[in-house]
Formats: sequence, structure tokens, C-alpha cells
Amino acid sequence: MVSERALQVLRAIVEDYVDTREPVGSKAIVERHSFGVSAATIRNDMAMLEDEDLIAAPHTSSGRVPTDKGYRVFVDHLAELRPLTAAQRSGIASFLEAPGDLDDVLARTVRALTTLTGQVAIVQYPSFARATVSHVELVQLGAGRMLVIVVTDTGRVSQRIAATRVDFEEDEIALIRAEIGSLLVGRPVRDGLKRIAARLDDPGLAATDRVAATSEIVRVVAEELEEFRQDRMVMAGAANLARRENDFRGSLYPLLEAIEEQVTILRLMSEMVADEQGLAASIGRENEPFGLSEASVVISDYDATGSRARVGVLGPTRMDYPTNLASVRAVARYLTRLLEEDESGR
Amino acid sequence: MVSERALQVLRAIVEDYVDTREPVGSKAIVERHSFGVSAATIRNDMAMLEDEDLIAAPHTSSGRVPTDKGYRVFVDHLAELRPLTAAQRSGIASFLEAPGDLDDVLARTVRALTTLTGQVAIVQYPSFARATVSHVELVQLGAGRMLVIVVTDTGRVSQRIAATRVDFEEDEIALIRAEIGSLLVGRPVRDGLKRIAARLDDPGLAATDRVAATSEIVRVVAEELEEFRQDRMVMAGAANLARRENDFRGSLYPLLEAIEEQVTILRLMSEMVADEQGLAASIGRENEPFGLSEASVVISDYDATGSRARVGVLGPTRMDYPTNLASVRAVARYLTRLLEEDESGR
DNA sequence: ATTGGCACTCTATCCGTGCGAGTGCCAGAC
DNA sequence: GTCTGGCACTCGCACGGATAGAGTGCCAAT
Repeated sequence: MVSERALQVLRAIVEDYVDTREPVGSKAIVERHSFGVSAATIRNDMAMLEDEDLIAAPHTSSGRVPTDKGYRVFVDHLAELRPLTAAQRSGIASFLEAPGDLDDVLARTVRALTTLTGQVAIVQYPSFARATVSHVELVQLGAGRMLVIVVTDTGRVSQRIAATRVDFEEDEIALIRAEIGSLLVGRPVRDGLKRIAARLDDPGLAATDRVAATSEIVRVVAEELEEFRQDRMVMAGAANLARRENDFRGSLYPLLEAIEEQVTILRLMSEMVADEQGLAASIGRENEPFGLSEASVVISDYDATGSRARVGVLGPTRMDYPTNLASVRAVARYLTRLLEEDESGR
Repeated sequence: MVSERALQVLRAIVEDYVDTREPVGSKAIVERHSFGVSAATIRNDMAMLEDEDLIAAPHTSSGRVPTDKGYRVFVDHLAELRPLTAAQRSGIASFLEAPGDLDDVLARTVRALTTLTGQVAIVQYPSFARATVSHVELVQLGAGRMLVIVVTDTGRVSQRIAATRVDFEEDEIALIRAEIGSLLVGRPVRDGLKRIAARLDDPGLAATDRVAATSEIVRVVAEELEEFRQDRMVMAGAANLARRENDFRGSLYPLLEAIEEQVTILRLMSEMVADEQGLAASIGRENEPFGLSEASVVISDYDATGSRARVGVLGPTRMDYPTNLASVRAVARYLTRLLEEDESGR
């Protein structure tokens, strides 16, 4: 069992260590914080904390450093979100309020978050789960190419070129479009994929005799639906990892690779369990299954057109959790508001 | 003046240093290469090379290391491209030959190049300079949104949502499309921008009375044209910089930032002057104006639908130039062939 | 439960030393 | 003139020992 004061000592250790990057000793604590007790008392508390594996000593006679478990207790029980300054708030607001479509907004969001936190910022695209197809459009480009466009009600647009190798008449195009549309429009993306797959297996249905060309178009539509199903994200500030290089024992390579791959990070972010405020942190070794055991991720849920996604930052385990939690939450709230306005005020 | 043998000594130094990352001494040279002369003779040659500032000593009594100028002479006069192995060639071929549109092809290209070289790979999109607009399409999404699509003859597609706030009738849309089309289709992108700007200044021309909504659409088209004008690139393998961390004196931060910004690297790549083979290298301090004085860039031109662009790799100055030059050239050739096939064989 | 005191441990730093790699130069051979 | 062997010399670096300093752990007293 750890006493209340011991927890405050833990908080002091975490804060000072994040601040100075130096292991913190009992003397430094009584100097920088006003506990009203002597260093020896603090030492007793520290011994308890060490028994509980909340802090550890890099070597026998040095200050203590928080363990991953220590950080965990800190964010769960000790951290108060550090509210943003007025300047920061108005910064976010002015940065985000410019007009633009979903891509623009998310791109600006991720940049705002990285300047705010100095960490790698990540914004997940709203999930496909509840998205439905709202439009399918075919545009003939000539020379045997057809531009195939699929739009969802969440504002995601996918466009891709099908090499049909033949050109169609206008009315043929209208027929194909109508047929694909009837299969997809108004339906959830995931159902659409099934329906299209069935259509692919039965090319005889074609409303035109250009069977090969038509199924090429259908195949491309299927590809686009598949793309919608996959989670996407935008990321910014990867260079910040290099500024914090010393906080990583090993090379930056695995981290940079995970960032480039995206899929690992998307999985990690998706599997985190948010609290009632929509916030969550995943700390150090907790990320071991993802090969990111020296990093922490802080996320917040946001709402977009009925579907829900996440914004977050990635950085070294030794990060300023109160600030990052507050920043992530603030940005998520702005984003939610912005996307809701967008939805209604039109 | 440097003798012919001195140049061969330079080659040996560059090759060994790139290989081992150790400063190379006269004795090591006579051991690893068969010059048929003694170490003392090599030392005389090395003294000459040092006078010419082609090699330098990290400290008085250690082996020598190529200077940037030394690498330059190596690349210009001594390097023979190291031909790819059959396995590598067929690897590129199988990797690239899958079907897909321009985005797909370039994305695969950049990945092929990064696995081939182990460096950061960059592929410039074909330039807008000679591209012409081939299609303008409007798709009404409902709820006051209009999807605005612009396509060029080089296969680049841009799509963006205009918040018109009102919905149009079908025939209104057709009119607007026709009007914008008549301004742009078949004309170079850069001219289009001027024409659209003129149109923006004179909204009275609108073929419909929904003036505000119409000019919103036109504004979005202008944005898309502007986007075409800007050079674009795809990049892969940034994590490789972390593997070569030791080759950079300072932090990786400026490099990673330049990669994220893209614009610096695009300018650098554009300003390089290729030889008659379409190859070029920019070495170390030569990149000082771009803040990349510890890095080298190797590029090759490629042709795409009449316009020309570049593929390249970025890495530490101490890189394997023969291999990288050969890889970049091979990939550029495959890419040229692929895009030409694509153009004609349809 | 808290405190002051004290012995102890470990690290980081400095200094001196020796070693070895590698150079630079010279005098002689070809 | 070019090449070569030889040799003195220069440094960087690794090693060992000594020292200072930070910080702990424990204990006896309050």
C-alpha cells in the first residue's frame, strides 16, 4: 500500500523527470516542492514506491525515474489536464476555421496538433462503419479510360481510373452507372462490397455487351469500396522524434517505420479504450505488442457525421501527459464542433 | 595535378570508406587492392590527393576520408554504374507491371526504389508544364455540395468539394460545366488559371442567376488548377535515415523536416543538372543552400506522356553512388517504358 | 511517523600512461 | 624521375587508478 503523500511524491518525480530529464533524488524533491517534511521522509516514501514498481533507479546510487507503471498511475490518478492558454485556443480556432473539405480540415488539424504538442500528431479518418455510399459517377476520359468516382455521406471521395480499353456511348454509361448505383447507393459500404462481389461473379447481367470493359469498371468500384473499408490517417511532425532522440534507448528506426507503415499505429489507436471523457493513453511497454515499447500514445475521440474516430499524439514515454491530454482533447472538441457545423449549417 | 594512379587511389579510398565506415590508410589500400606498389608510394599519392582537397584526415595520424569534392570527382570520373543483378531487374519488373493509374504506379515505383537502394526514395510527379486540361466534371452531392473534378491529359485527377449551399437543376449544372469547360478543356493548365481568374473577376457572365454559388464552383476549380501547378512527389523509406544515423554528424531533425515539407527537396531535385544520360548527383555541401549539407541526392530523369520528371534517392554523403546511380536509372527506365506503353497500347 | 546523521555505493571525471595505427620524410635503389 | 624501405613522430584511444559528488539505506533518537 502506498500512502497519499507517497503518491504526491510520485507526481513530483514524474513532473520533475519529464521536465529535466534527470533522475530525481529525495533532496531535489524537498527543494522544488513544499512537502513540509525532510528528505529522509521522502526517501521512505520513495522506498515504498520502488517496492510497488512505480519508480526505479537507473543505478544503485542515483535518483529515481518513473517506471511505465508509474506513468500509468500518474495519468490515471494524479494528472490534471493542463488547460490551454488563451493564445493556444485562439490559435487552434483561427487555424481550423478556414473553409475546406474533409481532407483539408484533417490536414490542418494534424498540423495544429503537432505545433501544439511538439510531438508526432495523428488524425484518424472517420470510420467507414456507418458510412453509406451516396454517389457513384462515371466520367469517360476517352482513349479507353473511365474515371470512376464513389462518394460516401461522410464526405469521403474516391476516384480511380479504369482501363476499359474501349469507349462507351453515353447511354451505355448511363446504364452501367444506374446499375452500379442501384447496387450501392444508400447502402453501407460494407454491404456494398458483398453486392459488388456477387455482381462480379455474374457478369452476364451486364446491361451492355461490352462485358470485359464493364466488369473492369465494376472491379474498380470494388477496389474503391475496399479502400473505404480500410482505416486511414493523416500524420504530421515525424521529425519531432529526432528532436527527442535521447529519450529513446534504441534507434528511431522501428518508430519511423511504424509511422510510415501506418497500419500498426492505426491498430494501436483503434484498440485503445477511452475513458468517459473520450481520452486514453497507452504507455511504453503497454505498446509492446505493436513493437513500440519505448513510446506512448495519447488519444481523444471525436465525432464526425455520426461516426467516431480519434486524434492523437505519439511520443517518447517521457512526455508531458497533462499537456498532451489537454491538447488532444481540445483539438478533438474543435474538430467535432467544426464537423457538426459543417453538417448542419448548410 | 594528380596522376592517373592517384585517381585510382581515390577510387579505392571512396569504395573502402563507403564499405567500412573507417578512415582508410595506405596500408589497408595495398592490402585490399592490387596496385603493385608499396604503401609508401600510395602515401605520396595520398599527399597529392590531400593537397587537392579530395581527401582529408579526421585527425593527424589516421586514415583518410573522402571530402565532398572527392566524392564529386569519384562520381564524375571514376564511378562505373554497378549493373543490377538479374534478380533485382526482375524484381522491379514484377513489382511495377501490375495495372493501376498514375498514383498507383508512382507509389509502387517509390517503394521499389527504396527497397533497392535502402535509402529514402523520391518520385516527382510529371510536371504540369505541358499538361492540358482534358475534363471538367461537376457532380451534385446534394445538401448544397458540388463535387468538382478536373482531369489532365497526363492522367492527374483532382477532386474537391465546393460548398455551394444551394442545389442546382440538371440543366444549370450542364450550363456551368459547359462554360467552365470551354474556358479550360484542351488548354494548358497555366493558361487555364489566367482564364479562370478573369472569369472570377467578372461574375456577371454566369449562365445562371445563382451567382454566389456559381462563383464558388469557379473558385474551387481555380484552386484545383493551382494545385496542378505545384510540383508533387511521393516519398518512401524515410525510416532508413535512422539506420544511417551515424553517418550524420548532427541531428536527423533538419533532414526529416525537409522530407516532411517536401518543397525544399522538390526545389533541390528540380535545380539539379542532369548529364546526357539523364543522371545527376548533388553531394554534401553542394546542398548547403537547401540546408542539407550532410546529405546527397542522386536522380534520374524519366519521361511521362511528353512531360519529364525525376526519380531519386536521398541519403548520407557516404553512400554507394555506383549502386544508387544504377538503381535510379534502371527504375527511371522501367517507369518511362511503363508510362509509354500505357500511353500507346490502348 | 519523522528526523538527523552517517556509512556506503556507484558514477562521472580527470590524469597519466602505454599502445598502435598511420603518417611524413629521407636516403638509397632502379 | 620514380619507387621503396626504414624510421621517427604524432595523435587518438583504451586502460587504470584516484577523487569528488550525488544519493541512497538504515538506525537510533525524538
